[in-house]
Amino acid sequence: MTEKVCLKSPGKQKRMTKQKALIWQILSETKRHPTAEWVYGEARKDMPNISLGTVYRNLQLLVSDGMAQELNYGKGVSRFDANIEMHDHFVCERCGRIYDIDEPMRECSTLNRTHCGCGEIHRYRLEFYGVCHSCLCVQSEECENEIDV
Amino acid sequence: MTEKVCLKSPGKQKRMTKQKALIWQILSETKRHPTAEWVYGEARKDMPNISLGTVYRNLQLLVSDGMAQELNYGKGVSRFDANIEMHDHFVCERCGRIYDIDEPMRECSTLNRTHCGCGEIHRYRLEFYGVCHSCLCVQSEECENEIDV
DNA sequence: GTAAATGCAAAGAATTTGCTAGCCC
DNA sequence: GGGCTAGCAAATTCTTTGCATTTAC
Repeated sequence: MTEKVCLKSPGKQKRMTKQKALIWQILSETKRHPTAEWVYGEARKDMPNISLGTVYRNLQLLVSDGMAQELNYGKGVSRFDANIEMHDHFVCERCGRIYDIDEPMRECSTLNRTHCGCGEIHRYRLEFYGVCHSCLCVQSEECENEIDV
Repeated sequence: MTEKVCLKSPGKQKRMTKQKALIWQILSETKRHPTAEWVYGEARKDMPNISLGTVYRNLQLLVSDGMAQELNYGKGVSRFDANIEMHDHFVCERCGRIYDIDEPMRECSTLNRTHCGCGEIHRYRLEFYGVCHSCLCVQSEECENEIDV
C-alpha cells in the first residue's frame, strides 16, 4: 500500500478550477475588502455564467486554506481580504470604505499582552473608525463614495 | 405655537413601553452579550406573548438611543451589550463566551491616536481572542460551556 | 475513470417591514 | 385622542445546501 503524505486536509484532494483561480485573482488584485456579491459581479465579467454559490464556496475554501480572511463589519455582509497578515483596519463611517492600516502597531505593549483578567490571549483584532481622507476632502459636497467601495 | 425642544430625533417622540422597559432591564442585568434570540427567550418568561419583531425593534431603538451597543463576532448573529462605555472585549475561541475587559487600556498612545494614514480617527474597537480561564480549567475535560453563554 | 467542483435552484437563518389594533403621553 | 408601538406574518437579505452534470487530475 502506498503511503500517502498530505499535510493539510488529508482525506480530501483539492482541485484547481478556473473558477477558483479567477476568484483568487480578483480577491488578491483588489485593495477593497469586497463582499461576496462584489466578487461575484467581477467574476461574471470574465465568466458570465459562474454562480453565486460557487463564489461563496470558493471564498470559504480560500479562507479555510488560509489564503484569505473573512471580516465582518457592522452586520450582515461578510467581507473578504486576501491579505492574511495580521493587520488593522480603518473603517470610514461616512462612505463605508475599509482601509488597511499600514503603520505598524505591533510593538505596542498593550496589544501584545498574552494574558488578561479573562484568560490567555492568542490574537487581537483592532479597528479604527472615523472619516477617511477622501471624505474629508469632499466635506461640504455630497459624498461621492459608494458604500461598497 | 408652543416651542418644542427635542435634542435627539427631533421629529419623533419615543415612548417607554412595558416591552421596551423589560428588554432594557434584561439587557442591563446580564453580563452576557446576548443575541436577540436569547433576549426574546428571557422576555417571554415575563411576557409570554411578546414578539420577536418587537425585541429586534427595541434592541435597535436602544442602540440608536445610545443605551446599548451592538457587537458582531464571527458572522451571522448580532449581540447586544448594555454597557455603552468604551471598553474592550475578550472572546473565548473555545466556548464562544464574550467577556468585558476591565483593565483600562485607554491611556495607550497607539490606541489614542487621532489620525492615521487613512484619515481622522474617532474611536476604535479592540477585541482579544484566546481561551478563557473557565476553559483553561477544564482543559482536558469536555468543555461545559455553551456557545451561547 | 473517478472524485471533486460547478450551476442551478431551493432551503435556511437572521433580521426587517407592512399593517391593523392597542396603549402611552 | 393622536400617533407611536405591539403583535403577527410575510418579505428581504445573505448564505448554505442538494443534486445532476461537468471537469480536473
